[in-house]
Amino acid sequence: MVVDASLRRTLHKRGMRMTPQRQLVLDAVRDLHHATPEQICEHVQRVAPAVNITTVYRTLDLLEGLDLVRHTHLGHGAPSYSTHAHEHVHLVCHRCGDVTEVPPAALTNLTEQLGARFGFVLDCSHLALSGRCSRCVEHAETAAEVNGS
Amino acid sequence: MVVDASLRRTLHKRGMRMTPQRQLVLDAVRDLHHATPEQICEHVQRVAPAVNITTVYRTLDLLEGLDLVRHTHLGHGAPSYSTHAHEHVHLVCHRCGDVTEVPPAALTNLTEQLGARFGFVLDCSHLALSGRCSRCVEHAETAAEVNGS
DNA sequence: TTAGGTGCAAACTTTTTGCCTCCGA
DNA sequence: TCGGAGGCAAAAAGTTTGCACCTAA
Repeated sequence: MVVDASLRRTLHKRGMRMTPQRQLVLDAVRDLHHATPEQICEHVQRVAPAVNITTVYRTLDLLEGLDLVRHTHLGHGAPSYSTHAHEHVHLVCHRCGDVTEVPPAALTNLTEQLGARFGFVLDCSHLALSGRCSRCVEHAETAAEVNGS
Repeated sequence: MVVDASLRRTLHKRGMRMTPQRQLVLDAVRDLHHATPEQICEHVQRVAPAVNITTVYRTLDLLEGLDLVRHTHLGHGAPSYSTHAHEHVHLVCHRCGDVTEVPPAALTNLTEQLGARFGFVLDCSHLALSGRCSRCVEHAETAAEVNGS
């Protein structure tokens, strides 16, 4: 997807090789928007059935090292990979596991503070915030008294 | 730790039984501050060597359902369990996996916004924010041009 | 007494490693 | 050509399940 030559250059710059698998995995991450390694593998295998899940893991590691993709742990299970292009914040409910996507605009304040005070560059493009969704808040009252005592 | 009777009451209220294992696991989570199931198990086994890792998993699930503990995925590996009492925000570096703890004060703005606009109750007591730590920011420049093109 | 809870072993899922072959530069 | 990369199989890490026995209520 447009960037083929760029991936090749980036790899060569570090003495690494361009391979069809690496392009396919990168394309899959771009196409799928936060997908698990297994989903990425399935997607790649539609075009190249011989590609192994091991290669997908190794390539995702590599691409993450090159800062071309990243991963976030949304719910319990497998991590979720995406590119910088896919911008939003995830609100993950502790209790029911529900994930809501919201625009990253609300974070500009926080980003500035963390940068100024800790030198930490917050990744607003793919952030997971944990808490409790509106539905589950209503169920929380019963247990609250235990913590309060 | 003080709350023994409270745990028993909470369990009985739901037709569940109080057991030494449940108290030990809850105490371990309180003592250890964000520990993995395996670490919790080891801690419990110092006092009660026969307690099985299976029981730890089952009990953590149970206690989370009772809203007495919670878990967060910090880095790659195992989840990290803690209680509400342990208040801080984790800054997790995407690149090197480093985790910095900062006070949750910076989040008051964000908490209000998310509550007002989405009904989402952000859990400030044990939040993981992903991004890049100050050291790794310096290494990022080399790859940046690829994304920019 | 008796149903819920535990321990143990085995299965399962997800990820990593070793090793040999293959192929990109 | 030749060392990095991929495929395959096995191992490791993390978690869940089945079942018989035990114990809190």
